[in-house]
Amino acid sequence: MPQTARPLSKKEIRQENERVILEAAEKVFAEAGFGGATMQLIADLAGLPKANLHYYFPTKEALYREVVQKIFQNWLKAADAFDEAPGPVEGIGAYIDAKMEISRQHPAGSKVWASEVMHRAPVIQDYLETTLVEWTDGRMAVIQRWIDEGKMDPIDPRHLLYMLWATTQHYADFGHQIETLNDGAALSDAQWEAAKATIKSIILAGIGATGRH
Amino acid sequence: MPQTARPLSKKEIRQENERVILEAAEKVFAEAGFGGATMQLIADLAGLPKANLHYYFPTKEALYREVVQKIFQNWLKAADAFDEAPGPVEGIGAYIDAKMEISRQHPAGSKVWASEVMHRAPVIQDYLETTLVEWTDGRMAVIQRWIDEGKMDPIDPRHLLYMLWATTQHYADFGHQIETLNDGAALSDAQWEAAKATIKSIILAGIGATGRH
DNA sequence: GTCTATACACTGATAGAC
DNA sequence: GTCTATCAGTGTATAGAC
Repeated sequence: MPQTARPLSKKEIRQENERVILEAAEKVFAEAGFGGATMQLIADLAGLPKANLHYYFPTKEALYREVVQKIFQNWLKAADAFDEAPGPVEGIGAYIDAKMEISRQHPAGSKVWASEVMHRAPVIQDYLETTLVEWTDGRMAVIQRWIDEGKMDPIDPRHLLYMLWATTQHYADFGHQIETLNDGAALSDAQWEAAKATIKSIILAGIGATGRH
Repeated sequence: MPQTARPLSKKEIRQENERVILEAAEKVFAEAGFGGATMQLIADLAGLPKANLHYYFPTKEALYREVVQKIFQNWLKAADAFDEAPGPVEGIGAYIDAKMEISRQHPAGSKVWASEVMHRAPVIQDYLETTLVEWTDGRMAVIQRWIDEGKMDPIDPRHLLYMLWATTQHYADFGHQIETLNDGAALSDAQWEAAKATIKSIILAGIGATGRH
């Protein structure tokens, strides 16, 4: 066996192992919930002995907290499309596409987030009260501006945002139910496109932001 | 202390205790998840010793199964409004009202259902494959009929249904997030009405079922 | 039908050799 | 940095007196 690769430094070993553990933890927390997840399951999926997890993350809760924080960062990035858009058709349309893509690519993360919020956010309540509040206020202001400019009907911006979150995340959080109703098969490319198109069509027409009627 | 009331029969004791236990279990399962819930927590909330729970329900899983089944029955009843309606404005409008009312009155049940589905429905997969499939097919047929009769635009009925579920259940499942974004307070009567009105306005206009434009 | 005491399994976390 | 062995705590479930 040729020894071409340089042996990893301790720092690289740590980074790689932390990555592997976080990836496994996200899946296990998503499938079993915080209470149902065990360090043993995470260790098995990561291919490491259980004790090593405690070497990299002191407690189960610390590991969970890292997982949730990473997911929250991804959430916020999806909103970039929102701000630079000239109007709701482009802005909300791009936001729906971005959130649907996250639901498709990272369903586990979405489930962990949903579970955390459903259990009254014991770990990330501070994020909800600071970052999420600011983010929501900012996006509501953008929507209100579009309304004032006559680019869409006077819809309550807050409930419109909730509708966007609910609809897009549903495809991740309730993915199993959707698969069951699709004869047990995951949605195809075409079906994902149909979902995106239907959502955008209903919402954009529903807020009077398109000339469909 | 006057002994006016007749002592309860054994049958009545059983019925009453089962009711109290199921009510407590729904709350605890909703707040902690199946894995995070303990029989001790349920017993304390029900005001009974832990051992009594095992007398009425043999295992934790059997108790959980009862809880989920009861919730599913409630889900289905909300759809009655759907079938008897002459068109989408009445049918979908009433369905949104009914589902929002469930989210408000029984948020714990909604969370238990969401949690069960997120974890790949280990307990009620058979219900998904039979009852839910039939229910969904029936409702899709109703929507398709409305489309054929020209009462609404040709929207993909399946994704419209998912949108209705997602949007209405969001107010229960993510109620904690919504409260946090409402300065920590539960939604008032007026805010619930605003939510219902916004959702109905967007969706009914979005499917071309109202003359708002 | 009720309740105390307890058996038995499992989990998170740690100690200590390598 | 890795891994085996193990501890202390907790959970479900049951036995048996009342």
